[in-house]
Amino acid sequence: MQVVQEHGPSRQKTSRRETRTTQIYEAAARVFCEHGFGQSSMSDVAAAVDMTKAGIYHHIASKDELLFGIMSYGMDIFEERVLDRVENISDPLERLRATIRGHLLLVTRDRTKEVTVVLNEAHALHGDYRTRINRRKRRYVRFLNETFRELQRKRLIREIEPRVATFALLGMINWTYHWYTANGRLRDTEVAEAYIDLFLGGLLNPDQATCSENDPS
Amino acid sequence: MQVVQEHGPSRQKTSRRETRTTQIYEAAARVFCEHGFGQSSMSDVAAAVDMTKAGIYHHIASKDELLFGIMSYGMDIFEERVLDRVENISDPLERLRATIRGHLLLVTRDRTKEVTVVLNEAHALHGDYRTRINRRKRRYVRFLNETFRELQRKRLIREIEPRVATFALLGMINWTYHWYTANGRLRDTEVAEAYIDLFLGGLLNPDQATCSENDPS
DNA sequence: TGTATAACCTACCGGTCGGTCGGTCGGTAC
DNA sequence: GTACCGACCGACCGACCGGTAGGTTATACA
Repeated sequence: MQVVQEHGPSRQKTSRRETRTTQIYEAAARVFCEHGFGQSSMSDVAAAVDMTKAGIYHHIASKDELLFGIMSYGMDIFEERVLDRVENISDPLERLRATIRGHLLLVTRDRTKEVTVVLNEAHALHGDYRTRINRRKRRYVRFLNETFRELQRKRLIREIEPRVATFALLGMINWTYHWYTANGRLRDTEVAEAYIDLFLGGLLNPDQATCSENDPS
Repeated sequence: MQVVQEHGPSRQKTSRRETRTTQIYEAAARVFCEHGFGQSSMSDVAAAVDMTKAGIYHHIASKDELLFGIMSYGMDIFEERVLDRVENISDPLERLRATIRGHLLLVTRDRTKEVTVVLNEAHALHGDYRTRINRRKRRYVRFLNETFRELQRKRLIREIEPRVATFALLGMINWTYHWYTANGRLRDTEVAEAYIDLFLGGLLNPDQATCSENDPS
């Protein structure tokens, strides 16, 4: 008979205290992140928490639910550490800068493999689980879209389809987990500021590019 | 005894003619792309080519080699359709624009799932296979780095760590397979031009940023 | 001291996995 | 005709998968 968990991954916010379940999430996130969800067995996960497979099944209901739990946990972290903190910055430009900074630093700080799993294993979720994670992702997309629309109303940014700007930004930031290593030459804070400058100001030299030689027709 | 293949994925360039093996690559790429490498069985792949599992093992040696074959095939396509064509454009700015355009259109055109597999299943490769694919990827990274360095020497772009610019660009482009759908409102050619403008010129309104008396209240 | 319960274990289950074996079938060269 | 070929298949293998049954231990409280 399966133990009923009073704090399953179905609740909205995971409390951040270090329960055995969150230990399993973190270890499993590391395993899934390194080898992929499909290539990782539950025994691998168990070994990573130094338990037996049956032991971890005392805390989780299935492999799928474990993945969903990790992703919910990752979304919790993202929302509480980034989205909730920037959402009500009134100046839209400063809001955007803070978002880029916060989001990027979350991805580069390597403790939060859960966030990486959210990005990398989206196709492994099915049915209701997938729907629920997508809903939370969409909240962030909508927030970015809305910020770009506001910047556009105030004529602070050029004319651009907000959705294109949103996904360009998400791509820049989310992709960093493919290449950034904490022990390299670059500091993640430097990357954050460089991304802010690049995304807002563009690559071209501002001294040189006073008038764009963009010729239509 | 395994059949020795004279045209295994070990050769540098896959010929583009439609052999049974390339049919398997394309079908398997679709399957892996949709469900992930680890979650797809060889029976799934076989069903997608309308053969039996034993049948496809006549053409490939193992599941791992199949993945490597797909990735090599994907890299072949990328190199012959993008990299080889832009590499010797002498004007570095035009070279960059052509690269963004070519790379993005390759990702959005949905026939080439192999390219997506290269992006998404990198962690599933091991040992020598991984090394060889990474070497080919690195050629592209080096090409972009070098282009940015050249643009910097000619003072056409601002001061920025070339590696940061490279990975920001790769992120923007490669991420599109997560969200772009061909039957949506946006044309991929429009996205390409928007990305070029965004990456080169930045998000900020050039009217606003340079001369503020241009305000059309 | 008794006992309820969460937390874990060993041992095992049915099923599926990647992969193989022996063989069939339609060419085609002589 | 017959000898040989690549392409392909049905049936099967051992290993391992996700998951469970049932027992053991540590702790909490009466």
